[in-house]
Amino acid sequence: MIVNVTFNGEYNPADFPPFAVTTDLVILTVRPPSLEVLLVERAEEPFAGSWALPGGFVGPEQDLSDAAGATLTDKTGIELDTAHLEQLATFGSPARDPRMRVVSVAYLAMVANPPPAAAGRDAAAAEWQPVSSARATTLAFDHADVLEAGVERARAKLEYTTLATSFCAPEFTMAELRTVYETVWGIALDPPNFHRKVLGSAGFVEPTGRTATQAKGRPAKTYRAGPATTLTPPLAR
Amino acid sequence: MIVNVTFNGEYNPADFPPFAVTTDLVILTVRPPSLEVLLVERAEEPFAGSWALPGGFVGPEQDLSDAAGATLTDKTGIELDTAHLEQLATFGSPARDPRMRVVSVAYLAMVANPPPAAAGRDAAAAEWQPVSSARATTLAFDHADVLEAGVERARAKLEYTTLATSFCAPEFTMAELRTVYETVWGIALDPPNFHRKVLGSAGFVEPTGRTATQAKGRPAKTYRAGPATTLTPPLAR
DNA sequence: AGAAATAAATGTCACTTCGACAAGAATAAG
DNA sequence: CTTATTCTTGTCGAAGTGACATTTATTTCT
Repeated sequence: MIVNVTFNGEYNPADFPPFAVTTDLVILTVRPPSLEVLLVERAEEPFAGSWALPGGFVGPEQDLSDAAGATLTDKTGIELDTAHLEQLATFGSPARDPRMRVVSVAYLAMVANPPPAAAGRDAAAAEWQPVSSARATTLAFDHADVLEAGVERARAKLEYTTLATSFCAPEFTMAELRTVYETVWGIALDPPNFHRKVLGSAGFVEPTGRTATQAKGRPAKTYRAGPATTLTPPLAR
Repeated sequence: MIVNVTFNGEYNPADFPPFAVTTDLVILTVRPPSLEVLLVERAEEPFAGSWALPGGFVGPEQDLSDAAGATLTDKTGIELDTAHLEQLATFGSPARDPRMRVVSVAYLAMVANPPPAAAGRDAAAAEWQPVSSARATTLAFDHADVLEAGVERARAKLEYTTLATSFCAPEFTMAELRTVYETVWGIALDPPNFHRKVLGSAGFVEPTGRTATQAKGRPAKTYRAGPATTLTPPLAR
């Protein structure tokens, strides 16, 4: 039996070798036909030259969500109140960072129409990449697992929450919202049925009264996000 | 702007003030008519005498899930392979522990028919308490938030996963499974409709061919958990 | 032993929802 | 003015759901 696993009152927490705590972000956006994720190219060891999820160490007096929010605004240039940010999962395998014991609290962000990525101070480059490409890359640390968890969370949440709207501009058409679903899920949805189900889900979207002219065809009515956060019933995948 | 938030390559992780990392467990069981949670009475400061979730510090070379699993077996006496254990969320507010900066990775466990709780080395007492009672208590640290997250996660997961079976013995009747749902959700379900929907959900349960005699009335067929993990369609709450 | 009580299991039926598709409406291009 | 395109609305059979009745198997009571 491992004896020093459980805090038994005789152990002073400060006696333990220190952990470092970081946040890593899976920042997703929809750029049809791809779901894209923001990656940074690491400038320093370990994994110098590898692509990685943006992130950083948590300050000694800093809240976890503040650290994630700071990274999000720093890397994307996006205001916090226009993006969705939620905690994803925590990765703490003893071997995940060769320097020392590092526990990473991963966050998932969903943003709409981000400006082009710019390399920050700590990265050689930053780039929006299709998730399919990112999966084919060897990412630093255990970031492939983190990315997978983030994409799966996003997929699932579109089913039973209204979060798809956070991938859209403040004003959007039904086709744009549908394209978000089709891009994230990688399947085609029936436009008439999608239309009916979204409008039938109370508080999902509300009409603006305006229309958006298309390149071809009938202009589309525009909507903004409604007050609802959960979808009952869920939107079937 | 906070400058030391983001790792910029010039910082050595070992330069950062140390974090301690703990795991805290929301261990739930169903004892009709109550959903119950395992609490320990703290023997040491801080919060000596207060009820808290079981947990402990993560060892320097220990995986997070191993730390949670060790606490689970230590406190409940239950084998890991008979219980469900999943990561819940991570709580890291700078003020949550007065001693030092502590980040707690919370886990959610679901167990069936646990033996009576026994106070471990580090606790004055351990007790299964109805969640409603635990909510009325002032729990140590931010454990009230952790408990709330755990209960909500459990409620939600019963809808779209087969995890209700992890609250049941290896062999169970349809009424027992239904009681799990009714206890966790706090509502009554229609027995005939529940029966139909569970059997109609492929891989949720499989018949054992045996029956269990009741105190009164017709004996019930017994079932064991099937291979499915997700419920499509979900079971409506 | 027979009747009553109890709980499980199965069946019924109106109502709703869903998927597939047709039809109508509004606009730009030819 | 016609055609092509896209959004929007409508139709209909199939499947699913909730409410409730009926049947079956057992124990308990008389």
